[in-house]
Amino acid sequence: MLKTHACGELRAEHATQEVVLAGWVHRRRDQGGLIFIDLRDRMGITQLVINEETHPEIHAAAKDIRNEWVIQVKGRVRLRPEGMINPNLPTGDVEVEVLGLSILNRAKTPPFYINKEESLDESLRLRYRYLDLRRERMQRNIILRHEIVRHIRNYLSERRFIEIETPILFKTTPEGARDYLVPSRVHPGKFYALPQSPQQLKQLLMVAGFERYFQIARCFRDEDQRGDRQPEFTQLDMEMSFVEREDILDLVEGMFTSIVDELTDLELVTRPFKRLSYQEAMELYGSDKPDLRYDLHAVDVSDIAGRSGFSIFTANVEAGKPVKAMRVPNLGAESSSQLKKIHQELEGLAKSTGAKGLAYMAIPTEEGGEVRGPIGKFFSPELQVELFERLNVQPSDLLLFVSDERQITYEVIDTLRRHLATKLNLYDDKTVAFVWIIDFPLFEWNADENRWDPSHHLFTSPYPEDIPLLDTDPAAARGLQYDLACNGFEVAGGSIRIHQREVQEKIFELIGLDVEDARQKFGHMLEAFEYGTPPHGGIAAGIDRLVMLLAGEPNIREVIAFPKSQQAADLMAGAPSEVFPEQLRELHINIVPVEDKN
RNA sequence: GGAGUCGUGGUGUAGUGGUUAACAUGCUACCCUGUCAAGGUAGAGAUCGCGGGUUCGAUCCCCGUCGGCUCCGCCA
Repeated sequence: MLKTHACGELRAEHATQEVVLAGWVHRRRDQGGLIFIDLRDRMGITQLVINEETHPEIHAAAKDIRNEWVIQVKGRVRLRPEGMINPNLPTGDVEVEVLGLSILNRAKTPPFYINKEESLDESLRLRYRYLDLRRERMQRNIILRHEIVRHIRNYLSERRFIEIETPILFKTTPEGARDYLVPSRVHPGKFYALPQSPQQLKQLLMVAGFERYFQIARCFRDEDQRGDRQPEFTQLDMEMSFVEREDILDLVEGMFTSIVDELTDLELVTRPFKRLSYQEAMELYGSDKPDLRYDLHAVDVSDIAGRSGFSIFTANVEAGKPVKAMRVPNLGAESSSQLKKIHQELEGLAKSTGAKGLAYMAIPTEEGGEVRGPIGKFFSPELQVELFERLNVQPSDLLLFVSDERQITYEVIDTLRRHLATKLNLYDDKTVAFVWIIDFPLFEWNADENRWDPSHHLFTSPYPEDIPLLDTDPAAARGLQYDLACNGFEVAGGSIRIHQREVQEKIFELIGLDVEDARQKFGHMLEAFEYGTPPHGGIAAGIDRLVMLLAGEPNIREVIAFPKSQQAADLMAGAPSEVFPEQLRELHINIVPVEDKN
């Protein structure tokens, strides 16, 4: 090794020891006869001191050193003089008196600061990702990611899980996201597909008798980017045999709880994790991945509003549309002009989400005060009492009312919650809130295709007691499906799978797959299931999203070493790129020019 | 596929239909023996993303284009 110690591990107890350090020059402070260098490696920073009087040759060489040069020093650790201790540095009690210096490599001046946190143009960061990754924030994130993954591997290995790799070159599936395709040289005109997830393979591993499988699996989806979506991402993929839903929820809950407790300084606000049915989540929060770090929620007041004199509400209730109210603490105390502005802002938001309007009432600060807002007068005193009791109204509350098609109502509630939480600073950044969403409907009606679509995937088992509903009322059938949401993001999802052939065939029928189609697309699965399939179920968790949330980052790119830009490009390497005609010929591919827009 | 937004010395920002294009930092040189976001002095560094248009004149206004980002669609 070119060093005996890491920068960052030296402490007072190392004083008088002779050490060899190597790393990057983080910063240089030239005082003339005395040069200080902050030497950085992955573990931290140590101050080097070079004295012209005692070591003139070293001092002369150090004059030329610049930021980000790679150097190695031999030196003696010593306590800093009285009053020179730097309390901001873990190594601040000591410094290294340099007795020998060797320049391992020079460096060009970097295109941006390594030693300073500053907002940066994203394309610059991506272009010079290897430099971006040198920055402390990125090092911290990538190391945290490693620790989380290692923790997961240990946790599951201790519980008799086996890590098994599955192919990256696999078969296209018509369902789900767009596939990334890989042309076959050996089979002209045929393509592999990169897996969107190892879903089928992990179920086959259960058929194979491994009973407990996991994988840190790379997955690929050729869809457009978002802040929490990359074209390739990593899932913790798991599957277990002879389990029930509870077993999987318990396992994952234990794992994630220990990750938060042992690897972060964050506080879990839902311990144990909260559980909501899909229905409850939608009614309360308008979302199947609600952020429960804060308590804002909607209450159905359709019955009360339907008896008011406000014609929009009464007409909507008549038409079967809900009226939902949300109680926002303190905003009701604002001045009338301020209130008007707030309402305008929130109504604008509601309208952009598809609502026609947003009604409000401001609850007085004092007992016996006047309720403000244009719709108050449509509620009789008795009706107001009933309404306020339902909402558990407190002085100075602002009540917001949404009424529209059910789906729009949900979306507006979700939008308002997210907006108000940020605006009013309703949550603590140092907290995480996990919530299980369970009891999803097994199907969603696809009006375009006039058939049922599986809301999770087509191997999801119905509730055993809901199986009869498949014949009578498919919409009411609940799936043994579960999602895990964290701080408003979906971080995991899975289900207990169907292991009975009759049930599987029933599902195929409902989603409009005849036996022939099913054979064509899933023949290998169906065939496998005929050879003794254990009851099984599993879950897949988004590692990138989880790390993003635990690192307190706003974007998934911050926890991926080499992410792609919004247009799915690697700005550093320049991928995707053109290829040589010879390569295309081998793959039996012709490029069709993009049609001119004009 | 669509909407929005950003693009000005290396970096981060300011700015205006006519300017010597400003500030901070970085960079270069020199001074400096207790600094730690060191300090001081001097200096270099910008076809204002690219193309076209309007105009006597465009970094600024308009159109297009490229790139980044955010969002909608999409993401079983």
